[in-house]
Amino acid sequence: MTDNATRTAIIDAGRELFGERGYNAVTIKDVAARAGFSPAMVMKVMGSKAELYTASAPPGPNLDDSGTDEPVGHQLVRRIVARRDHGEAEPWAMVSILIHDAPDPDVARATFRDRYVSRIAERIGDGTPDLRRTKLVVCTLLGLGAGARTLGMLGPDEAESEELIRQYGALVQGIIDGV
Amino acid sequence: MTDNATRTAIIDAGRELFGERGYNAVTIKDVAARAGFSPAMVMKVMGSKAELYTASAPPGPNLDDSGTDEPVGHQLVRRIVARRDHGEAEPWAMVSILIHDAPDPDVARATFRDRYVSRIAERIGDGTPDLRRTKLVVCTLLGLGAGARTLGMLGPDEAESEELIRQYGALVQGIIDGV
DNA sequence: ATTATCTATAGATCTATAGATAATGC
DNA sequence: ATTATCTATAGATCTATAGATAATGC
Repeated sequence: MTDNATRTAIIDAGRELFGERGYNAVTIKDVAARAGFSPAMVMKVMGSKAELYTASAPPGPNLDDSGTDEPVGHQLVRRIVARRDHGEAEPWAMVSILIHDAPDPDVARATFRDRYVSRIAERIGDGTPDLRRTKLVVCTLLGLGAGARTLGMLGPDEAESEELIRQYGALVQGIIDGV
Repeated sequence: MTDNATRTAIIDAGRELFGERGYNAVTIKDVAARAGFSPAMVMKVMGSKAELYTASAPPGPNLDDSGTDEPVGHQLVRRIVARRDHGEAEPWAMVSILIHDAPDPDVARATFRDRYVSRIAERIGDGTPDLRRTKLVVCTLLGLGAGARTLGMLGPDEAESEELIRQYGALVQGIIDGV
């Protein structure tokens, strides 16, 4: 059996790189370099690039609501705007790319759907069987991620943070409150 | 000079294939096969794969409003839902993928932004200098495309068409009307 | 002895190009 | 003669594997 620390380092490197660039744009060589091993080591430990990808799937959105009385809709938007302001990678913008680019898109789709939908449902307290409101909220957040980051609309220069949070947050909160 | 019909056939094939699969997943061989020529012919006529891609950029959303008194927001959503119901490709879902996968993402981003933003601005009659409402509308439509098609939420089985148009359409129309 | 890791490379795939051949116009 | 198109292939890149070497534990 291979070293567990090695395995973890490789998966962490994979998660970072895949999460920024998708599947095909990242090579085994890239992951190996970031993890500090040879490409052969990555292959030996993970078996194949596809298995590395599966093991490197992102954990889903962080929805910790520590000490704020802000409505959930605004909180969700605030996180996205904060990442924009700090130039950090935007998971909501990468979801589509990670699914489309995956070695098995059907599997990736199901993984993301389950992860994102269930977490948001729990967060907004959606108890309906069809989770309609949750799905609509996920759509609007995917849209904000794609629009603000992938398309580069609503940059920090053109859309002031608090104003954007207020406006788009109200939209998301409207869905949560049942339109 | 090469035959113009040949060039058109190649670009049409490119537009179809890139529009379904993005840049990297489509090979010159694929485009050549669909257009009915050899790969070498495609290269000779277009120069490079990147130039073919640029020439194959999709035209942007069709926003023809022939004879309906439905609000614009609902119309925009209706088109997306109709494509879902007919199993057609969804341009709004491909935008992110086409940008991310492009040989020059910055150029692709600017192209898409200009095309989509200006058309929607015109359609919804947004005359404000920052086009804030337009950008928010684009976000929500990108989100619906990604959510319904790339993530496979809101399939025809789980979200009835008219109900979805009513609900998400109202959301989009709310932005147009100024929240 | 066994485990961890590396070097070297086979085999597949893809873009791009060189050079040959077929079709067309004068 | 020129234009349109093809065959063949060079060169680059990538995953995956085979086999060698270095480190570790007994």
